[in-house]
Amino acid sequence: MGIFERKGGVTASSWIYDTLRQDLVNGRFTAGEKLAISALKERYGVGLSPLREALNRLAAYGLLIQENQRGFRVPRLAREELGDIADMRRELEGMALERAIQRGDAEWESELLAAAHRLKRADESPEMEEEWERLHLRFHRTLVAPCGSTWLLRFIEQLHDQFDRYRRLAPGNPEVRRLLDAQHGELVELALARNVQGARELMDDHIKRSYEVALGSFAP
Amino acid sequence: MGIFERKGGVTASSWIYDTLRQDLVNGRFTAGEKLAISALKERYGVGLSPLREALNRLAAYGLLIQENQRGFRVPRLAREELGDIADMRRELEGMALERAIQRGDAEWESELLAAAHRLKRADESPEMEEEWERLHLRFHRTLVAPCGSTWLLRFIEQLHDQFDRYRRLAPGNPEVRRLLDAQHGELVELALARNVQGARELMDDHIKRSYEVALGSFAP
DNA sequence: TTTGATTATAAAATCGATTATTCGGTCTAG
DNA sequence: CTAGACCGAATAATCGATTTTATAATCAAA
Repeated sequence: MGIFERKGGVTASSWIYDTLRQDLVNGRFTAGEKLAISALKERYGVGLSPLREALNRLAAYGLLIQENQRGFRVPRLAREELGDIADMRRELEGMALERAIQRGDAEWESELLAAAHRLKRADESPEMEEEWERLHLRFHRTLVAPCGSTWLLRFIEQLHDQFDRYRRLAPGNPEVRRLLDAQHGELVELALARNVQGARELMDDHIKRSYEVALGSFAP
Repeated sequence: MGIFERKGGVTASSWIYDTLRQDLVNGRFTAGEKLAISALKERYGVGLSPLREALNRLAAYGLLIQENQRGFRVPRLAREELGDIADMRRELEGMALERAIQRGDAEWESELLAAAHRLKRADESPEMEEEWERLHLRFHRTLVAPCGSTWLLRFIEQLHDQFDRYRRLAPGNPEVRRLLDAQHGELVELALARNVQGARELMDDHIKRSYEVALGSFAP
């Protein structure tokens, strides 16, 4: 097994980090909630040290608020912040998409088509929410992957997590959903046609509409 | 006492985090080095738990590399990455500066003038490197502060730390230094004149030249 | 010599227990 | 009443020791 297993195994710390990250993004904690560390310890069956290390990482990543001497809290949701996140997504993903279109090679085109196809298939089977989310994230990641900037990709990833925290709380809207799904296909077409201008505009619109959906997380 | 002290006191964890962050940015560790945790424990006189929590945070922040089961290492320096960081700084700080100029109020103008003045004074006394660095960071922070996006500010802060890790290793160049110092003053003028276009261009140039200085960290 | 297995050593990760701090209620002086 | 002092329970932070895993050093076989 020489070549494989080059990435270290999962530690308790990395496992609980990944798990908590997902649970936070998927809204399994209520916004503003104060995390009872010993309760988490029970709930996930991990020790204090790996748990605290994970919480520290999540705070540095922006999915938790850390207050010295008084533990960790789930950040509140705020319209203003959602707007900020969506704005930043438009700016950064637009930038990344432009660069990706200019630099993406044939292999990228193939992967993009594949990712879009997998997503489309998942669109059609409304069960398997979880799987759809995975493929959706992967599609958007593939789209900007060859932009050439690791920092840009890192920021985009972070913003996606923040954005999804809102979006996943919002009620679904089948009509808008269909439109957004269609846009995925159009994005691929524009990318393959190397139409920078068109792709950027569409991406901008795509995020704007997603933002309006995500606003639904502030239901009265 | 009531109103003040609203932020929790410093914990061992937060102290060692701040300290390590500075030491990393200031190049007190050699790039690529593997951190011996127990050695750090001795060197800084802290316990394992707070130390590990700080290391986890720094890894999430991007100032350390964490590899499961084999600890933490200081990221290597790479020309390509410095280029990426500088590019991102140009993009994001340009964006932030534009917004700041559009949204900054009279109070901002005052603080900007003050920050620039303090920095200029520090320029003139070449001793006190540390103080200059502090004021320099603060000036750039003030410049973009009212941009209206917390995420943008957050990313910029992160990029500054990354950038400075390179710059502080590079040999100083008094001539370029004087030019860069002069640009600080010009940036203030353009900002106060609400000259978005001019300010963005100057900021772009400012970062480009700083980048060339920072390239000196790759001495033969 | 190499290669691969084997063990000894060092280091990372984790646990269980201890210490320090906050939080909420209660009391007292003004 | 109300602001502040005080106390006890709850919880965050930290320590010291243990367990697990990687690293290196050693040796045997090809």
